[in-house]
Amino acid sequence: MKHIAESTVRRLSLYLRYLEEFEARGLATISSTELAARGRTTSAQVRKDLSFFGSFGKRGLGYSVPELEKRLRRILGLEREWRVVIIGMGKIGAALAYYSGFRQRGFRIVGLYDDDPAKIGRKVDSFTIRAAADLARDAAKQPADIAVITVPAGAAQQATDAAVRAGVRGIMNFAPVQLSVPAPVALRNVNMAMELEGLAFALTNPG
Amino acid sequence: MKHIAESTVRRLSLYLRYLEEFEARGLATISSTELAARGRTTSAQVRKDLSFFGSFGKRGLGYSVPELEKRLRRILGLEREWRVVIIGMGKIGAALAYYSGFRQRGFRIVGLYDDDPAKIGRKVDSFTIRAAADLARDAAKQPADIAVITVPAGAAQQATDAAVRAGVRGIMNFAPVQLSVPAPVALRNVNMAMELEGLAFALTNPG
DNA sequence: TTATGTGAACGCATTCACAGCC
DNA sequence: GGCTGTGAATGCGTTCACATAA
Repeated sequence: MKHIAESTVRRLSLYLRYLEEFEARGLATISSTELAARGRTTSAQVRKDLSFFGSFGKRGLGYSVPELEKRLRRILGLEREWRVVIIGMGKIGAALAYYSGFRQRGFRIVGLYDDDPAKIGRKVDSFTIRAAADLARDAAKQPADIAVITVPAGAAQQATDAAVRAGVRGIMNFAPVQLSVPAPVALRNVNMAMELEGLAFALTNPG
Repeated sequence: MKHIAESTVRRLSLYLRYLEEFEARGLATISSTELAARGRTTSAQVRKDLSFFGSFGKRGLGYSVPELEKRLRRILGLEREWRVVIIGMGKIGAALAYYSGFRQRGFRIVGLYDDDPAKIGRKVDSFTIRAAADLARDAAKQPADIAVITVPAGAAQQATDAAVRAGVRGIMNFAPVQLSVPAPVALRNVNMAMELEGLAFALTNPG
């Protein structure tokens, strides 16, 4: 398949949310114009985004809400369940473990890890925190697909390496460091301080 | 000033981090090539990013590490302190309240708010949680610059409106909804579930 | 020589505009 | 007539390449 821009993928996620809203409101059909209005974009953008993956609409009519939803789920890979582990049970890791938004989208947390002896064995939302060293052993039965890294910066690469060795194929990194992963592993970074800096820039340089 | 791309601002934040590293290592001078190597980009990109704001280097030599640091801090608006409130003291809000990465960059938390009576009055990291309704009163003395919104989706617009009325000029939104804010207010969204969906897409559609 | 700063070239994402189909 | 799907045009961010300065 042709390369798809990250911005396109983000919008597809949004479209899916809007479709769920429209479905909840009982709408059977939606036009690219209506979908665009909901998401502050343009109808041409919506149609172009979808056109990368096929022709899902009916000319003169629009898109079937449930069908387009199904298509987007398939495109985004949300028809299956994704097994997620969180490594690092500090405040942020624990907060993510409780976050219901993940489960709602088919991301199932299957393990929580930390190397702090004071935390190992404690329970977080029905899970017992285990040592990061146990990751490989736990994965032997059925590996996780995605690891969320919420350890301190200094431990992030090591945690990542352990996750990759355990068979994880995607890394979501909250540590403020640039991780290196082998080529086939997908990596995404979330850096809250940098987001705030972006705001600071916008406020300092208005317009 | 000409409009600066968001991608450029992100890279400037990264450059600043790298410069701090280089300074800690005692380097006095750095070339665009070295800075680029540190951040997986190109020297031309580094020079172009900086050129939007002036000429900070010496031809044949490179950039003075401390001077470029200072310039970047000024550009990003990090020479001043930013007053931040967090609205929503659930797990994620509380985790952010403890997050040291903010303070390190000059973002000072000046208030924590929630509307849950069970939470109001409780302490989080030296702050007493106050009712969101108190926001305007607290701001009367000295308003906050930035509000971090970590309330549930259904309450996010209301919390945002209260923050804007209280004089906040930047909103960092963690709720999975699209907020509307008056034009001069800067808005950034962080949506963890969407980040995971991006990973799911990458794993489903490799290459 | 070495490395910056920048106009020009390039490539990619967005927008336009209309042919095609319902 | 209405709305999709898509080549073509546009705009914008990145890369190139070189004049310029230390």
